[in-house]
Amino acid sequence: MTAARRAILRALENSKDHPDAFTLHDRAKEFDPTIAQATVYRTMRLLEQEGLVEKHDFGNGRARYEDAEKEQHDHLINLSTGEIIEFHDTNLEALKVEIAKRLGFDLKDHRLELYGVPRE
Amino acid sequence: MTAARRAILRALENSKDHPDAFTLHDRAKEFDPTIAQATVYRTMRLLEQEGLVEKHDFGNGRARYEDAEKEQHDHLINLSTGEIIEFHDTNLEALKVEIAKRLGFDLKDHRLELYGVPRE
DNA sequence: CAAAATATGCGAATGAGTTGCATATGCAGA
DNA sequence: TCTGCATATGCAACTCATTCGCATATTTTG
Repeated sequence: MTAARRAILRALENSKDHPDAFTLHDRAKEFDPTIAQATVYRTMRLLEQEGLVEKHDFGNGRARYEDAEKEQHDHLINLSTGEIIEFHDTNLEALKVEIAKRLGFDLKDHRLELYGVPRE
Repeated sequence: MTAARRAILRALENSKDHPDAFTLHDRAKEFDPTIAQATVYRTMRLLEQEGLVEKHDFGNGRARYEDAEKEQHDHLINLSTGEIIEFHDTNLEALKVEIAKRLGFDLKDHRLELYGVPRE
C-alpha cells in the first residue's frame, strides 16, 4: 500500500459521481501531488480486476469508474446535460436473468444504459 | 454516390454479423480493391449520423456496426466464444420506457448487453 | 462539358490507455 | 532499526483505433 494508491483510493471514496481517469488524477493529486496519470490507470486496472471498481463507457471516449461495492444499479444518461442518474429496478433484474436463461445462458454480467431527455 | 460507398454498402448488406471497421474494409475491398480504411471510417460515421447504421462497443476496443433497419433488438454476448446473439423481448422494451418515464425522462436511446456463458 | 462541390487515398496526427526502464518505496526478516 | 528484495512509481516512448489535412480524383450541377 503506497502513497499513490492511498491517494487514489481516497479520491475514489470521496467521489459520488463517475469520474474518468483524468478527473480521478486531479482529485488524487490533492492527496499526493506527485502522482502520475499512468499510476492512476495502473491502479484502476488493478481495482477493476479485483472487482472493487466498475469501469463504464458512457460513449464519450473516456472510461469512467465507480465503486463496485455500491448496490447494483443501472444508469440513465440525461442527454441534455450529460448528468448520470442511477436507478434500480427489481423487475428488470429478474427479466435480464430470465432472458439469458431462455437463450440457454447463465448471466455473468450485463450493461444497461438508458439515454433520455427530461420530459417537459 | 461513389464507388467506395457502393462497395461499403454492399459489404454491409452482405454482413449478417456485426463487423468492425477492419472486417468491413476487407469485405468492401472485394467490390473496390483500392478503398482506404479512412474511407470506411468516414462512411460509417456518415451512415451512423444518418441513422442507417448502429455502432456498438462490445468491449474489445473496436467499434462494430450493424444495419439499423433491422428490427429493434438487444445483444447477448457468449463469453466463452465471443459469439453475439440477438434477441428481442417486448416486456423488456416496455419496462425500459416505463423506467425512463418514472425518472422523468423520455427514452431516446438505450443500450443493453447481456454477457453470459452457456448453461451446461 | 466545365466549374463547383464533394469524396478519396495517403500518411501524419490525435487521444486514451499501456509499457519499458531506471529509480524510489514498502515490507519482511535479522 | 537496518538491509535486501520485491513491487510500485514517474516519465517518456509506444500502441492502436480513429480522425484529419491536403493534394488529387470523382460526382454533380448548370
